[in-house]
Amino acid sequence: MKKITITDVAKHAGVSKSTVSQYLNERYDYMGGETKARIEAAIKELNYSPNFLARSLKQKKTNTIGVIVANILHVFSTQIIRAIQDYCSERNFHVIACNADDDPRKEKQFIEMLQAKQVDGIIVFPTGANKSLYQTLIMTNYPTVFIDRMVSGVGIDTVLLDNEKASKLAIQTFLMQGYQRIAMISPPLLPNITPRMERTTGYKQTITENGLSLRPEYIANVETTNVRDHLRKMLALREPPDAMLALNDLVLVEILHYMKENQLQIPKDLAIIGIDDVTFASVYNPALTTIAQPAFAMGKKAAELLLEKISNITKRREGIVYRFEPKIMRRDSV
Amino acid sequence: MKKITITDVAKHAGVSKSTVSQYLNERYDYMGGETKARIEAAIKELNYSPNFLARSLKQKKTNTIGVIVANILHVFSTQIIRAIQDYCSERNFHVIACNADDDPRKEKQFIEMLQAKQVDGIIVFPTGANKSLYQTLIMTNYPTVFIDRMVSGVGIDTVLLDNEKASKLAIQTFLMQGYQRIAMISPPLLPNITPRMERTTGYKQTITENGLSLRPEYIANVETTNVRDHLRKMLALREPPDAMLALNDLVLVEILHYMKENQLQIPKDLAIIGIDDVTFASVYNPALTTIAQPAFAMGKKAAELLLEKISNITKRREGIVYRFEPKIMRRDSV
DNA sequence: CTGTTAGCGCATTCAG
DNA sequence: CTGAATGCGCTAACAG
Repeated sequence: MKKITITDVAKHAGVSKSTVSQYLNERYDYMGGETKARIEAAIKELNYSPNFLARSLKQKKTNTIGVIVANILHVFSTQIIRAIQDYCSERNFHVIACNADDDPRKEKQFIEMLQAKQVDGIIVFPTGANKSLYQTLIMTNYPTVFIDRMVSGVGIDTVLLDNEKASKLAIQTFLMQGYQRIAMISPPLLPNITPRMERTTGYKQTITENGLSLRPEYIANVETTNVRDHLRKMLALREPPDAMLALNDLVLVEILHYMKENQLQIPKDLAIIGIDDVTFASVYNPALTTIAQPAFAMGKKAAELLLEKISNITKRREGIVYRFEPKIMRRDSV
Repeated sequence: MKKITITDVAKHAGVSKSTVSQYLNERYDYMGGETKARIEAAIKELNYSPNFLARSLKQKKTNTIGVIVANILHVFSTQIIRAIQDYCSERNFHVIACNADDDPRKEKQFIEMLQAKQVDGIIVFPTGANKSLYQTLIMTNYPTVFIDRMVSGVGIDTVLLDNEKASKLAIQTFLMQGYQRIAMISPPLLPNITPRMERTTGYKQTITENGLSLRPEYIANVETTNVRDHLRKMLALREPPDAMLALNDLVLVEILHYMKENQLQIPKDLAIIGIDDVTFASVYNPALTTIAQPAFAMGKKAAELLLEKISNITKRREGIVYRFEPKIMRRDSV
């Protein structure tokens, strides 16, 4: 079955290609009503649908955006993708999602690939390690918005959580409940992955602000696979922590595993708050107190910004940072 | 900053476009080593990258596939998407994921949209309600593979779980542990959504095969929002069930909610098995026994089939059904 | 070994 | 109101 083109339709309707083209683009200003009907009929009869590729090539617009997440394993990433997809879908944009796996090389490849595909813009969770590439994006005025992670010195609009506040909310909650020996476990601290840095800062700040002393032994930065080990060590201290902040969902799950394996009670043996509102938080036993990121709102905002950049050829000032407020979901783990 | 094209490169290198094109396609069979170097230099200097769109238009191949899931809310859908993406990514294919939201109209729109975009093929969780569209796909020999749901009378390759076996495994497990009053809760039974039908069949069959009588009051087909209500009714029966099969992840979560709200013990008050291996199954208290679908293998298989169809122009016989074995994850909820 | 010539399917002037 | 001509960026014969 041969693919039918605009030429076929034109022939079938007895008009010229350009007339059909005008019809397709709804510019029937001066088109004969009868002509219109004939074209309509021909299209239906031939079951014709225009080739977006050809159109895109000509119009230099693909109605597609790319999103590159740093690590798809986080709930947050998947929530963001969904939000973006929903928003774009309503506006007739398609999205191609890519997972950079926290690898700057992959990130670079994806960005280049997406550009080669002529996507109209990209939303990225930047690894932070491709500064010169980011510079090129901004120099060429390529519609881009960053999300989740802050890249300093590159003026690209960025949608972020107020990460310090996230930690602050958690610590304050612990304090209000009388916990004083508050620890935190984070994935490894890398300068480019700003959420962890900021959350750690928030933790430290809130601890000291409240007149508690900062104990280095209460802070762990470890790979997910080593979380349980470190937790064991912490709990074996002479003064073990009585409360624990899990810096993200993956860490939280590991902590829960450890608690379960060792038949420890939450919050009796250890109170827990996790940043990221995991799906099972409210059904868990006990229900988990979490700090939720407004992922849907953030994804929507990023998409909004991007589509706006895409349609407004006029370059507005860039580099604005949008901070979103975390929200504490009080449940029973503290 | 003007987009630079192959023409610019050719000019810059002092050769013709076609020579550059040949270089790009690695057909330097008889190309002068010096020419090659000049082109290479020009490309680097101009920071040129080819426009995939134009190439695709000419080659009638976009290196992109579409996947349409029926309902993105199920873990299974997201797992499948990931598996497909991973597989395709390695083979330089991109994937555009769409969520039909269980709406046949959306499904139709997406299929048409993706075809207009000239994607090389599609993988779909069929709603089942667009038979004539499916027929067209097969008639036009458009690379397509179905997954999760069976559509009868349409000869398209399909990747499925052995759903009857899934229920069977669950029921047998209950029986082995001495449970006799085994109920099940399913989302509404719709003829097109075959997994539910098959799982229900599996349930009924296994119950009767084991000499138990089928009690209609132990079978509920309800919207997610009504699961808790129905569960309440079941547990208020004179002979309430002592074991419960949750037909999918969404139902399972509702059941867990109810148990928690009413401070009921699992498995003491009600033993539970869920189909779909939710992420938190092993950390839950108690750890949840589930029937896992080999989502990764299934997604990979679907992608394999599709890419094979795409490369083999030769149409092989179609309509093969690939059944995958569910696996019981024995934990502590039964 | 390299350049010329045609399109791919569509949109856009610009004359009729 | 309509059609012929042109080009988007690239590939693919086919001659030189």
